Order: sequence, then C-alpha cells, then structure tokens
Amino acid sequence: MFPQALIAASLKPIVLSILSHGEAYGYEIMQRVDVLSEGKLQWTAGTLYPLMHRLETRGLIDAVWRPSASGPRRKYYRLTHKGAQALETEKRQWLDVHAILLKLWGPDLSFT
Amino acid sequence: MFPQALIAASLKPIVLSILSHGEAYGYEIMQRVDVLSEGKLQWTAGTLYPLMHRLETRGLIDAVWRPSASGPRRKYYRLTHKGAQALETEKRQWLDVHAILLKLWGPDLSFT
DNA sequence: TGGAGCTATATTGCCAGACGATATACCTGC
DNA sequence: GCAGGTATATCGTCTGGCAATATAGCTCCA
Repeated sequence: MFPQALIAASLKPIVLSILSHGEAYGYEIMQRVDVLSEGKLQWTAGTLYPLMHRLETRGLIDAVWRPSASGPRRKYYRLTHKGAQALETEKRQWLDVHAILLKLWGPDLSFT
Repeated sequence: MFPQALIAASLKPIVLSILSHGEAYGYEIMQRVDVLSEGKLQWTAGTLYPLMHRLETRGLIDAVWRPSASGPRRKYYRLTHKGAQALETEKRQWLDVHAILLKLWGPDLSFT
C-alpha cells in the first residue's frame, strides 16, 4: 500500500509518539495505528516486534510483562528519558523534510 | 545527520518534485537540494545516481545527454507522464502519514 | 472435548535501498 | 602539469521492512 521507505521513516516516530501518551503493548500499538491511519498503514507483527526490540536495546523504551485478564501476558512499553529526547529529534527532522516538500509543492516556482 | 529511513522516504518525492518544475541533471539536483534544505540534507553521488537509474528504468523519468559549455557532459532528466502520476501518489501518501503524525503531536489526547 | 478464532509475542530469511569508496573524465586557473 | 570543481557510474556493506512460521493463552460452541 505505502512505499516501504515511507513506512520505515514513520515507524519510529509513530511508535515513540504513541508511547509519549502513556504505556502500551505491541499488539495494542498495532491496533491504534490501524485506527489512527484509518486502515491505511497496515503494520504486521514481523514489522512491529523487531522494531520494539531495537528501541528497547537502544534504551529508547523499557518494558514490563503483565498478565492479561483475558488472553496471553502482555509486554507493556514505556518511553525512557532518552526515548523522549529521541522523539523530539525525530519530530524536528520530520518537520524539516516536510518543509522542503511544501516548498516544492507550493505555488512559488522560484524555489532554488 | 538525518536518519537513513527518512532520507529514503523523501528522496523519491523530492527528486520527482524538482523535475516537475522542469528538466535538471543529477549534479544540479544535488545542489538544489542542498540549497532547499539549507544544507541539512546532504545527498552524495552514491545516493543520487542509483536512484536516478531506478527511476529511469521504471519509466518515471527519461534522460538526454547534452554537452556542457564548461565541463563534462550532463544527463538531463525529465518527468514522464508516469512519473507525474507517481509524484501525485507519493504526495498523497506523504500527506497521509503527515496527518497521522500531526494527530499524535496535537493537543488532543483522545487520539485512539 | 476438540477445534476454530482471536489475542499476544518471537524469530528467521529474503530483498530493497542508502551511502562510503572508488574510478573515470572534462575543464579552468595558476 | 596539476589542483580543484564539475559530472556520472558502480561496487560492497549494512540497515531494516515484512512474509512466513512457531508458540501459547483464552473463549465460544458443536
């Protein structure tokens, strides 16, 4: 549906942003993204879980296991301080690139 | 400077957008991006030329060689009809993802 | 009771693509 | 001539998305 590169670029900021609103577990994150994107972004487990592991390994998030009232146990993730900083950086970088694209898409042709 | 994934996601739309304003050659595109991004995006030849070849192979752009008044010959690229359509698609996809991020970054916390 | 279906996480293997390094070559000024 | 800017090409490495596969707990229902 979406180009792989665009998925790759948005994965990390989206996950960090979701966690900035409070803890969440993997499966839940996938569901939220589905709702948020109105079904346009279709992440699979093979995409999300390796990412969560990378973010954890790099200290941007940490996790606790908790039992579920109905179903298998869940791994709840939270943003670390480092993760919150990383989110700010990602946000700024995204907006920088977005600004470039807006220049190119704007009515003003003297963009160089 | 910028994460590789973000570079990857923006490369194609930026190049197609630049070419939508008229033909350009590779080296020129790199210079324009440098100016447009205020030096933030630092593409190298090893990034740009393989991309141009992919876009050409896939029929999104076509090229003509022309001599330069001062220097080596240049390969001028133009958007094809297919490339113009691809740009519209890329633009829509980018804005879709941008909208998701804005939701997550907005003041409204009831984003699910 | 057994199995279909949802929930929940983990991991392997394949493939696309960024980018540093390297090569080639034209032109100008010193 | 040779240093430096212009201009393109390609190889090798590394990152990372994602399909496929495995595991397991829970609920419903025939």
